[in-house]
Amino acid sequence: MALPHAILTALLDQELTGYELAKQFDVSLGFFWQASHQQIYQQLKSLTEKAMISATEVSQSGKPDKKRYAMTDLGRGYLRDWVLGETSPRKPAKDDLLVKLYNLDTVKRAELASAIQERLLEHEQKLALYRKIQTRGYKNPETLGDSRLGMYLALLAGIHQEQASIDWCHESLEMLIQ
Amino acid sequence: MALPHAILTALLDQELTGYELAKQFDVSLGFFWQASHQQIYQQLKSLTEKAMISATEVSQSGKPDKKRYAMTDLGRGYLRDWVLGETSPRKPAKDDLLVKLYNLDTVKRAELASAIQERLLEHEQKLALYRKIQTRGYKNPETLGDSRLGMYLALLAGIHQEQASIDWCHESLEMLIQ
DNA sequence: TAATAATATGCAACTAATTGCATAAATATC
DNA sequence: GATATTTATGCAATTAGTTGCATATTATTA
Repeated sequence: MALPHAILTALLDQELTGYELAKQFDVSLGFFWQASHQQIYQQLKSLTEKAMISATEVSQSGKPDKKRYAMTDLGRGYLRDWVLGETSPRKPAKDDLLVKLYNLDTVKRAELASAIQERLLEHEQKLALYRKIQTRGYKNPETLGDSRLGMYLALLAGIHQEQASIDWCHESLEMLIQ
Repeated sequence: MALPHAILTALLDQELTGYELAKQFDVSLGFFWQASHQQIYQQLKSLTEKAMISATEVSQSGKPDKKRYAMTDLGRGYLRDWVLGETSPRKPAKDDLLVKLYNLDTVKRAELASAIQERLLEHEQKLALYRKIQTRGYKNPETLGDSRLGMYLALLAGIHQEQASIDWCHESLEMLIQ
């Protein structure tokens, strides 16, 4: 399970509140690891108890206090060990749509085709977003420093995956409709 | 959550025992939806209580009885409704390796490169398996009946995904090592 | 000015999934 | 003959993740 590691990773080079983390998880790192705000708050609590991170309460007038989290040395070491340790083989994403395809003989082809059509739009939007980030944020990929190169490679992974999904959608729609 | 639906799907055209189901989930459907045998036994119990499936005990001399599960009409209707209902947008697969890449500046490039190398092997093996299934089982994809066409399209999805992952691995390794 | 969204955190209850163990016979391998 | 693997199922405990709710202020939009 890598949620704690993903949270620690987000805290590597910046202190964040739970709320900010939850937003971070909607972009960037969140493209490859999703978590709801409840999960994040729960993990922050648990990581604090384990002394992997430390919280500084920032009192605000009126509003509830916010807690700013920073990684501790313990957390830094723990994260590093994890990075150097075994990487678990990637499990294929669980996908409703593929399970539904196995039921093709019980429904009309057009019905699954329209589900694929919807998927196609989602993937196209995701790809467009990734491309935008790529052209705006990474002008010279060959000369990136380590930190940004890592992010860039993750972004590239997203681009490849989305493009593959788009290609598959087109091919499938053709076979379903022909 | 589609595990019950995946199980029902596997029972669409054949009766199976929990053990056989668990094995099915290691091939075919299992490429797109993984579940451990404990999860499967638990779901079978729960689906039986909901009358979606029915169990026939097959007593065996010596060995513990096995239970052969078959879909009920209720289950068939339930599955069909699910297939026709909204398909949830695909969440990107949670991937340790991509989170680790964000830590590139804390470890040596070569260390993450070798993790990618391992991944590459896994994807190549998966792709080889899919290709084998494709050439052995689907000689004339254009003329497939509905039931097999659905499976074929799912297989195609797997092929596209694995190929994309392989391409990404090569590209990343080049950028990491150059 | 009223309604909505954004900021900011959290509890409680539930469902899903994993981990570890346990049983027990048949078959295959060394 | 001993050991390992396959067949076959399941409990119990724990961890992970979701859903629904609750609070309370500020900023924005209609």
